[in-house]
Amino acid sequence: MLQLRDTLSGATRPFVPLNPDQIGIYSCGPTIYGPAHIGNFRSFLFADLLVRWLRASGRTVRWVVNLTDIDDKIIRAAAKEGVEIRPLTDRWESVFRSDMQALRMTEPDVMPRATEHIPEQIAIVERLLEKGHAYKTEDGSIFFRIASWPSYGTLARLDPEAMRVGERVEADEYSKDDVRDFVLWKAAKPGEPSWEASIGAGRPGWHLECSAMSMRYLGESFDLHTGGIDLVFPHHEDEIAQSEAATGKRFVGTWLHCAHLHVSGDKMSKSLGNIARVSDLLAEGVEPRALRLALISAHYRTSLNYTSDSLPAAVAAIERLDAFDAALSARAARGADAPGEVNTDVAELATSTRTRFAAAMNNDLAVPEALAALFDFIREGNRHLDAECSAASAVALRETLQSLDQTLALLPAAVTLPAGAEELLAARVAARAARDFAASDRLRDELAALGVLVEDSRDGQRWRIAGSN
RNA sequence: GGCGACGUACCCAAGUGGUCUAAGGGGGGGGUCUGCAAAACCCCUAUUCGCCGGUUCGAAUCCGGCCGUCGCCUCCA
Repeated sequence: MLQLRDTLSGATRPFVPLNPDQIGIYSCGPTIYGPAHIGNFRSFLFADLLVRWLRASGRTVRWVVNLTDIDDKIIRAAAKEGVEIRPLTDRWESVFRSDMQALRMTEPDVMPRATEHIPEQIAIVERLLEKGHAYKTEDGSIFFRIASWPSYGTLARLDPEAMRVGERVEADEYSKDDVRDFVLWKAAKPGEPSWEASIGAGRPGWHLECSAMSMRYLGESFDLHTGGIDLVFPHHEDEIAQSEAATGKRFVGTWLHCAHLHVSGDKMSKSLGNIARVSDLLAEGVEPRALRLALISAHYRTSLNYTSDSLPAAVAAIERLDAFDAALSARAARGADAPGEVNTDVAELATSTRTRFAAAMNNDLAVPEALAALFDFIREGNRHLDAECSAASAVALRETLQSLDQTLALLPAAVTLPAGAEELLAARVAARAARDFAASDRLRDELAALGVLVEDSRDGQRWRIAGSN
């Protein structure tokens, strides 16, 4: 039974879906005005792991990740570059999608854009106005009235009465009834995009889009909502207020928040100049699977310290995984004609590993423990290979490895050999049969130059692809 | 000022009352196997969990104090 820690209640409790036939998950996605950094992806990959684990557990999931394509930062970025907003957001959406794919993030079922869901957002504002939870100011902006929503502050554990009044109040917010009220709809201003609407021309405030799009695709009440811990307040607090005030229903069953990633102990920030962007790292030739591993290796609720050692350590771990996978394949292939039986010990190892892995993931997604189960499995599996286990055993081990990998997504992709490698491998087999080691070594070097790592074992010559795939 | 989190080996990182003389990955040292290389396996690398007290038969785990780091209260994954 999956246990999850819910931010709102503060409790770790069994996850019971509203509708067992389809679990709805909404993850606050990126604002697409620039490249995503590894901290962003830490939280997206946390959601990916959640989705993968639920699906591996046999659940049907509908996963929605929004793209924020209208806000102050985007307007500013477009103005600065002298381009229209849409081409700018299109460009960064495609960068985001390619980062996503490289890091093996599951493709969300829906990736809605805020600007394509304006009517849904307007509808929420209309409902809030009707119910007296919202009001219009002199300039035409519309605010949510916090005083009308007594439970405001519950998620973030903030006392609304004690909330410090922000020193910086925007010019267009001077007429708010209460400085703590948040904007739902920003009145149209010259030089800014706006939409004509029954509630007056304007554009949506930031929080509104997530309420509108989550409810549009998942219903007025849905199971899981994820995001970085920094979104707890005000973003998610405001989402709850505006959604529940509009519908009168419980908005989200379980709130999940991912802790921050730090770089060598510091927060990533422009002033420190320590922002590691995913697309930059990939362009530098970083193995995407190693980056994925580095970003998922700590429990999602504790901060993760990313250092200069993180990637090399992850690369080494990935190579260990690859070598094991290649060795299992070689053993399975060598004995394909007469696979024999699965050893009792192997069968037991496979079962206990799956059990241990599942227990870890069910324990509020305890990925570090799940990875410990994986690497213990690799060591035990290698021992069986060293002890010349049957081909059937190798197949069983490989199936277990692949079943864990439905969730982890770290195994090498099915690979194709570079041009000419097939012939070189065959020539090397022949050279070794003739005990011509000089030729064998030369061919190994040639293959290495092509990116094909060759190793000799009792199962004969085996190979794997170096670097990224 | 208010609220909260964290401090575990050289690095990353689990564990939150006994199975801990503390998982797992990386790194380092030694060994086995091997034509060589690589991979793999074995052994070693924290009797100790920021510091000081307390509770308990028993604490890394609970309580108090102190030191340090970080987060939120304002845009942020």
